[in-house]
Amino acid sequence: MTKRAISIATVAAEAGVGVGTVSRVLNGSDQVSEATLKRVLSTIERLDYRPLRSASSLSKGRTDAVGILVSVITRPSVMARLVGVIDVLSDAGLDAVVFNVENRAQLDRHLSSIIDQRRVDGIISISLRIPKERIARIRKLSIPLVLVDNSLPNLPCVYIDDVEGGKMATEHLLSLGHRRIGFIGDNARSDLGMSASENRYAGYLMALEAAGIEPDFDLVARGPHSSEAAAVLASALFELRKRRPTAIFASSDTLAVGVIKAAQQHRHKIPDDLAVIGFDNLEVSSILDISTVNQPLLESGIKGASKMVSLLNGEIAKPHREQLVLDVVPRGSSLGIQGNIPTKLYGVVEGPHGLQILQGGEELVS
Amino acid sequence: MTKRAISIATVAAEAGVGVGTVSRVLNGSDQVSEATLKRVLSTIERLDYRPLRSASSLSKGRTDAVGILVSVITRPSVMARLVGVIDVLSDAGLDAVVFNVENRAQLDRHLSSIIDQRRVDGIISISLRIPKERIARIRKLSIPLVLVDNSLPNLPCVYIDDVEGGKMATEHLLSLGHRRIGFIGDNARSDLGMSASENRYAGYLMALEAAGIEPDFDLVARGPHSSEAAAVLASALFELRKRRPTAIFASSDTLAVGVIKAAQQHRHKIPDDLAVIGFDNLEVSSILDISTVNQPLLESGIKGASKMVSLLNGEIAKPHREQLVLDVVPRGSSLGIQGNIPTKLYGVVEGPHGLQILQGGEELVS
DNA sequence: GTGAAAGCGCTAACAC
DNA sequence: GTGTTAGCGCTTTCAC
Repeated sequence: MTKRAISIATVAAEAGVGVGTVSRVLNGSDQVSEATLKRVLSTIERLDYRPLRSASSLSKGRTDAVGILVSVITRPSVMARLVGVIDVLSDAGLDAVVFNVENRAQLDRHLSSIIDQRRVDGIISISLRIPKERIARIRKLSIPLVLVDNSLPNLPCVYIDDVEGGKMATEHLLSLGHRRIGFIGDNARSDLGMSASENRYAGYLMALEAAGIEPDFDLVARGPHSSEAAAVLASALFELRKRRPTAIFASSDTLAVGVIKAAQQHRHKIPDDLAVIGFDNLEVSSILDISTVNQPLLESGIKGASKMVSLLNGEIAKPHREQLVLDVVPRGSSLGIQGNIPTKLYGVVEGPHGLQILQGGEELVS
Repeated sequence: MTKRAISIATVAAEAGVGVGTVSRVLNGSDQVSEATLKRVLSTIERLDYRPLRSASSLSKGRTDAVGILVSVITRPSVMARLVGVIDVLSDAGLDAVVFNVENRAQLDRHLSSIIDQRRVDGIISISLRIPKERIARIRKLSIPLVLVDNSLPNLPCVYIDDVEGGKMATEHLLSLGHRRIGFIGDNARSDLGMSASENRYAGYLMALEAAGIEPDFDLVARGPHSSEAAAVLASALFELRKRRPTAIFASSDTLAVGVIKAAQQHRHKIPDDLAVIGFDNLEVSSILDISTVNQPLLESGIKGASKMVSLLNGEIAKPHREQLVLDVVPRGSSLGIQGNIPTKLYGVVEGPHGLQILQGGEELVS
């Protein structure tokens, strides 16, 4: 219809007011009389006018967008954090610009473009270590930076104590009487600073030492972060025969799934022949009845993003640095109590075409 | 240091040229002499200048960002598509602005802000049906729109034939001699237009009919999209005793996991007492040896985003509408052949501190 | 309260 | 080739 898109000027003209007034209305200023407010509002409505983001960004000097750097986004734990972040930002009216980082080159490239083009007002880093020199630069430009699942002095962050978590997991197995405890973890990814697995390994060693057990590096294995790889590694450990571990601490639930699968194929009974504990408390560990260390994944994203929102509002992030609590969730894979499916949460009813569980409560409300 | 941020004018002044020239350099115009190019470039370098996104956006009339509407982002299948989309956009220098949609209200809200504030140049919708009136509006504003895992006439999209997929899965079970085949799927989410599960159900019915089998609605159950819910529903089906299904088609692998868990708890041997097939071919189905229908998830994201890139370049999306192929992946949960862990892909070596699978090939290269 | 006008930092059309 | 200038659409003084 109209060749030229309608702008604030159009609205001002139509409403018979100045552009300043329209702008005030748009930004919810109280410096506008009841009457003009109404008139402008109805004109906006009638013309179906919406302000252009980039114009107001330029003028205001901010983008109302936050950049999110995510390490290997496909990992369920990372995903859960991301969801928390996105939801909070969304509610705050901020755009979530997501960057997937799978290697150091990508990290550098994305950081450059984000920082230098000032396309976002703030940066949230998930499970990623930002290189020192970048941090310095970000600081100099005074761009808010929040770390989720990572911690650095003087920087707002939400994190857990992976060392402690690894210790807790190992102590759980020790408390069950195990002495030959294996560890299966991720390859070190120093390029991305994903140190969770190695930190949990450190906790594993500490727990062993505290129990007076000499660590046996033949029981330690690392590989890519996949169930398949973990299964292969577990199988390799089983080859030790008599010297094989009676329990395995897998540094994540994804790995634990592979370990359990491998045990089944080798006809090792869980947990009698092999006890297993994972880490993260993913949905899969609950359904497969895998003992694990629970960490608040979604919450970490929510808290991290909340800090960002505060910072962008010129406030100070309340708890500047926040450590979330961990707790061991003992299940069948170590205790041997066959965990039942939590039917209590669900009410099965007769639906129009078969049985049905209606959503609500724990689930989405449609 | 400098109170005023450095702008293109600063650079121009410092380099002793006009802003136009600097702009040309920035945008890689060939209308610049070798000498000036060098001078401007070095000035930019020296001043550490980077153009401001929002300013160029306003001027150019585009944002170089793409909005991605994602239905219930946590679902692994959705995630995989999203990763494909983000990676392609990233490579094309486009920002990926992600919106998580969990209900109709959110869908409306996000669509409004995206469309009306023109904060993005294009929209990619993943596993989501955009309401008719919105489509009309998007069309009128001539904002490129690409559908991933969804299809609508006259719109560029990447999709699969879920009905056919459901048929294939059911036929697989029929070919194994099963006659009492159950179906476990998602609750209909007409608000978000997530019709995959219902379409697969339609295929299930078609396959039964083609085999001359009267559908038994007692063998059909629906619930929230979680393993737990599926386990509860499967347990309910087992209560039918003699009339219980000998095979179950779960409309996704996530549900299939729950079904298998429930079967194990009821001491039903897989696949002798109960055969199971899922859908999606997620990693979990491979490790748990679950038969499934493979669909190219990552690829759907890649292809969808590629179409968007084409559209934004003023080209026409090559295959306007693209249907991806499905194929049944028979595994132990229906065939009963104990699938082995694919060790061939991995080489276990002695690492510095225990065994190790080095990454590469199928895995990330660090 | 409200209008007018001066930017925000960049691009692009136009002169030279 | 290169400089100049007029916008892009909004926000924000600053008068009135």
